[in-house]
Amino acid sequence: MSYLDQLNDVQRNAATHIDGPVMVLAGAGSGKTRVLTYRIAHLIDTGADPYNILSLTFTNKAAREMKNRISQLVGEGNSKALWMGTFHSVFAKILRYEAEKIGYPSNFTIYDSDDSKSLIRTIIKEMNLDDKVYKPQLVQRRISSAKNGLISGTEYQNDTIIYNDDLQAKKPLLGKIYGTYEKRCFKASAMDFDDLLYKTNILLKNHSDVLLKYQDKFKYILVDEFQDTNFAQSNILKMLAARHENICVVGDDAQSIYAFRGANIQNILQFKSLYPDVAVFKLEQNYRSTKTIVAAANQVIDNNKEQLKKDVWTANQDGDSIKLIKCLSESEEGTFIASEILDIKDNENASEDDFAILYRTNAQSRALEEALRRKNIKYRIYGGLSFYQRKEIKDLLAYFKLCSNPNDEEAFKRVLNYPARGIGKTTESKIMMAASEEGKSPLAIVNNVNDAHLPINAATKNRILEFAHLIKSFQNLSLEKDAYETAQHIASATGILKEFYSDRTPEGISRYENVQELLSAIKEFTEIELSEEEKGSENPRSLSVFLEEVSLLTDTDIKDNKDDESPKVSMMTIHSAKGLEFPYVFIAGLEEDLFPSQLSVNSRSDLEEERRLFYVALTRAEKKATLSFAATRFKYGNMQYNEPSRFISEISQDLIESPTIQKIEKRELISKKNYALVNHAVRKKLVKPSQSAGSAISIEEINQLTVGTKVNHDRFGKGEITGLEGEIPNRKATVEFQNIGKKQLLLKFAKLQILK
DNA sequence: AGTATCGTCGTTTTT
DNA sequence: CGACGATACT
Repeated sequence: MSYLDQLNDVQRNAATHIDGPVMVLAGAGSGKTRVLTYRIAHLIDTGADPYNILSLTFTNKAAREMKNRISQLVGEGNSKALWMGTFHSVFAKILRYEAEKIGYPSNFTIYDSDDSKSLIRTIIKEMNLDDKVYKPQLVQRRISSAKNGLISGTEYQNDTIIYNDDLQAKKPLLGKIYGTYEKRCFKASAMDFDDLLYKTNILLKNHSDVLLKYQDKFKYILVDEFQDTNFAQSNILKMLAARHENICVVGDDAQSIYAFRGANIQNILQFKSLYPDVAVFKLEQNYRSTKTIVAAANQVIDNNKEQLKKDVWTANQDGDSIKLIKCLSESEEGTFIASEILDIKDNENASEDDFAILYRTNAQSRALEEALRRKNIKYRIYGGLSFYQRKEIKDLLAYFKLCSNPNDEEAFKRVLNYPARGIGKTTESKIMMAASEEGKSPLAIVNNVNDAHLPINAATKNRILEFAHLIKSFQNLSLEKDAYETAQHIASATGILKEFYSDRTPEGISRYENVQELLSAIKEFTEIELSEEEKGSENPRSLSVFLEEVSLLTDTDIKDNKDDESPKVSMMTIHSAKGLEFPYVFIAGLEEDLFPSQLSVNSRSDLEEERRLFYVALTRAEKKATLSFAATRFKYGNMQYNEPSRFISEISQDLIESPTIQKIEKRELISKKNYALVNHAVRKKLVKPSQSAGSAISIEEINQLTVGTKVNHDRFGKGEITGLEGEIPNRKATVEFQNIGKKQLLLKFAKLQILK
């Protein structure tokens, strides 16, 4: 078969070893997606029914791309029958189908993390707890990790170890909050993201008939990015695969960067003990990067203790050295990166699309953006606020959700007084109180506001009735009409469209555009051809069905703005760069306390995760990686002085090229103030000397220098000081070098060593 | 009920 | 610094 010839030996063996458990350890850029897609194609070619194949990814984008590639190999008819999607979307689909088994309606809504945080906030308030002690975000994290660890609210409350932990943290009521949160979600017929995995576990564990059904259905299971699975996910896999044990997991422990979110690296490290007869394949040939980049990445990751040893190598060219740029400030870092981009673009005939600037935190993007704007370089920022998290979108979606699930409490609260219709906070809390007392949904209270004996005046009651009628009319419409008609009607009948249309401020215009974009996405949805399955159902293009599809989409799933397809530099956090590759990659902000993050330096495992993150960043680069750090940076409005990241010194010097001193002295934007700041930075280094090789000499050492002192310089070699002038921090030395003659050096930058 | 000002907080985030 | 939520006004 021709397509198998496109694989190397290991890849082919991994793709064609069909029976029994398989683990593919795939180094960065080693073609793991290729193996997965060809494996699926091969399965189908050798007689497997696509309907029996389950392939799980972590992003919708990855699933879509893989599906496309497979349909090119085996035809669209075959690829359509595959179950291919994210963990969350596949199990949401199963949960909708089996919902009643666990007491949920099949039209349950999915709470995103804002929704669930808001519910947690309400609960904390209702319990009269101090939200300084019970910070909603912390509570949310706690609940999330409990669910990921498959611990229910009741189990949490009955577990003495957990309780003592919480007691010691002076938060004994966390379990109570979790329990209440669980009940409230259930009452609202809502599941949060974690529930999609948690409830699937419950479903499969408590209903052996259901488990058997899916075990038989999914004869072949494939999992991408296995290193990022958490306990809830690996447990589902374990249950589903128990019957046929045809499970193939692909991953790279060196690229596990989501442990902070519950991903458990042990899943991949201990896969072998779970399936003793597993066939392990190591993909070690990198097809993406130069030898230099591969070598540097290997050196870095070698510092991690906890890893499965791999020997990643490449047949590619040596390529350029890794460039290291030392900057005075974040703005200078931006400027330098911008001019470097222009340089490379001219010299190597590259387009903006070939560049990526990666950083540890989103906050770093601002200074970089400004620099690119100043030099008129087009860029695109990934991440930040996602489309579906925007207020205007969430507001409109809340109307949709309320139509499809009248129990949805968060959606109700969102739309009750939006757009403003004179139903304020006080009235809202009266309604919510009544709902919880009578055990009804808030919408049910509103529908019968005349019967409920609420202390609400007549005028407000009328406004509430009007609201109730409005929602009722939307609900009726959504049953008959398709999603687009319903949505269009809701957007205009509520006045939301008009409100944004008449707002001519830039924000208003952008909101209007966003709403239009949502509407056109809905239009697109209604125009998708019906599948066989859907032809039987009542209103297959209803708003409810749209919601089911959309609630698990994220920003990267939305197509780019079609109006502007000009090439752009990509800017994003390293986390969101996983799985991507670019010819030229800049990694900015390589400073201690930023990368590695300050919160990681006290634990070895956290630090190792940061290192893996750096490994991911480096291995995104095909041709050239450029690292930079800034000696000073604004943090929370204060100037901070930084030492270079320890990760820089983990790359051997012969792979790194630092800019020449002359180039540094020619730099733009160096003010006297900046010099003073660097002086501080140098002083700080004195207290805690940096291990990084090739750093400038300390002030103490500068003071020791006299005419006649013998020195060594990284690039210029050995020499003798013949003159000294200027005061610290701008003290300069004239050095007579043996090979190249006289040079003037600014001592705070010069990488001099004093020779005895 | 809607707005102005104050205070607090601050990693990463495929879903 | 700057986003967002809570509180205090009008």
